Amino acid sequence: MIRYSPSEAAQKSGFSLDTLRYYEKIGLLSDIDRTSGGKRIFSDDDLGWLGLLRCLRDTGMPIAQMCRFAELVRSGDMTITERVELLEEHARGVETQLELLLRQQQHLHDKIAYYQRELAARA
Amino acid sequence: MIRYSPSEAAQKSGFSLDTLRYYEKIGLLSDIDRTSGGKRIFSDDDLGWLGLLRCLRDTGMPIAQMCRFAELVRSGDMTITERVELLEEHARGVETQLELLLRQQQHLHDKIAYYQRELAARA
DNA sequence: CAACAACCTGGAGTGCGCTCCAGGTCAAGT
DNA sequence: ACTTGACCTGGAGCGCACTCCAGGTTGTTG
Repeated sequence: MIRYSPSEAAQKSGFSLDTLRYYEKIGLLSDIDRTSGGKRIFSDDDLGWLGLLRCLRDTGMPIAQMCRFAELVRSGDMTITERVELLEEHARGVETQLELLLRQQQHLHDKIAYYQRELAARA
Repeated sequence: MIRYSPSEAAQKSGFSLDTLRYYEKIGLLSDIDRTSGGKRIFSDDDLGWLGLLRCLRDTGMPIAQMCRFAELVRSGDMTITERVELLEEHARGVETQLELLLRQQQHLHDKIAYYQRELAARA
């Protein structure tokens, strides 16, 4: 069982030390081990969970909804159906987001092409 | 030349009335026509510009950078090369963003599939 | 065992992008 | 003329997700 220091966990998860502490404070991270002196020690499981949090944040889930999800996970196996519902709902949002982003990417490329035609006409 | 009221412009651009006023205040919108009584009147050109602003916002460009871009547009045709550079730089960011989003979408689907296998195993 | 970096806590502060408000003006309908 | 709703201005306030800080503790290294 590999153990990671806070800064290793930060580096591997992409969250800052302050963000990790903040996530613990608001309940996104629970049962993080401590040394006798009170310093946090992260396990592989913790890193996996951080990876999921990273995924949810990167896909635009608000912190409040992540807290609801974390709460479900803490509440045990009886909540798996609810977790799936929450994640599927979120996945639909991600799909919409992706469609918008692709559409606007096209818009952006069109605008660039338009400017480049302007430049070509001028040369 | 069709003219639009502020609320029509808001509705067609997807920005709120307050946001339109805010954008004018910070220089993202300039030379918006007014009635003698001081009310704004938006033209088709304005709507087109708002569409571009919408595109840049939706793809995550910060307001400050949009202001720089708007400034270039105001400064005339000599700045087209710079505009292209700015937009291409942004387009690279969008590409990166898209790759991340797709990767995390996969992660999300994997997690959902994992939970669904859990549920199936339980049934 | 001394020094030093990494870590701890609670709480205040920050940056962004709006959003809301008070108090007034304008213009179309009756 | 009067009501009503859309609009105006300047400026304050808000929600989010961190980020920073002061002041103190820990634990590894030479």
